[in-house]
Amino acid sequence: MKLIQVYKCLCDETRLRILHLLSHRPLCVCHFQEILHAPQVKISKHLAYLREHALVETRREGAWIIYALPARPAPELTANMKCLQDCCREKAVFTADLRRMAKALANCGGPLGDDCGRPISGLLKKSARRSRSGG
Amino acid sequence: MKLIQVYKCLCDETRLRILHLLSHRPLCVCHFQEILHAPQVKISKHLAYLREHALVETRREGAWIIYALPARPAPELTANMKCLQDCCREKAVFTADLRRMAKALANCGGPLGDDCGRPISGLLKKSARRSRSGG
DNA sequence: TAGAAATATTCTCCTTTACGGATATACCCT
DNA sequence: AGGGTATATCCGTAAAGGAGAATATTTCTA
Repeated sequence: MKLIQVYKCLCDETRLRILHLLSHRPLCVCHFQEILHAPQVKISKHLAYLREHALVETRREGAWIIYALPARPAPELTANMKCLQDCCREKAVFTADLRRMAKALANCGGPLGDDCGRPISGLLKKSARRSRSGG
Repeated sequence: MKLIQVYKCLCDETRLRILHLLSHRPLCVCHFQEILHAPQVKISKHLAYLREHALVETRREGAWIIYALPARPAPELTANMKCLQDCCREKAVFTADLRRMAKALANCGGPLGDDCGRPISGLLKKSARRSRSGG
């Protein structure tokens, strides 16, 4: 993997926030829309960019597409994600994202409940998922 | 300091190589030209970019302008420079740069002899500096 | 003061990138 | 099959970034 392509991916704020979130757990597109308050096309295109450059992997789960960091990440990526986590710890933008992530997962009936081994408390049925579009 | 601006500086190969060199010691423009085999305007503009974003500092020494990492770098910069060094250790491009750096300093009569506390062996008089343009 | 060397800036051209609207595709449910 | 939801892609536009030629600026030296 080229080091440059890692940095190219990190040098946009939206992608930086996406990767920071993914360094904590896999998420699907609708979560990013909600957490980052950004339109679908914007999120989708940045995720495509990250996937083209091999910084994220996808897996389909019914109608949802789940984005995650690579299962076997290159050393450059591992090092930089570690560095990113360290740098983000005190930055308001990123800590707020984490808070919104927890909230989004709690309100969501999507397929991520047991995705990374820890069940989401307050997981709702799919039929109740529409509450998201109202908040 | 904004984390984004660090990554924006790191996402160009020329700047990446410049910063990697500077993580080892201060250098002046003519050294970058020689080490990176790049025209003066290219080096100068990338250095200006880095300075605008506070990733490097300059100091004039006669006709030379010496570039160095900030004396008191932001934590984001420190972390990323450390990460960069780790990532570069095995990459041929960067190790070759270090070799050319040692050679360039040995051939150079510029002001960097005692700049970072370790004298350059083979330091020549200024009057002999022109030998650089021949090799 | 003239000239040479080191470095910076201006100008122009070209590529990449970010954005959002509209639309297409894939999947689920009935 | 048809409708709804999640996601991706196509389009045009605007801005940023990178390259290099020419030129300007600063400094040293004679």
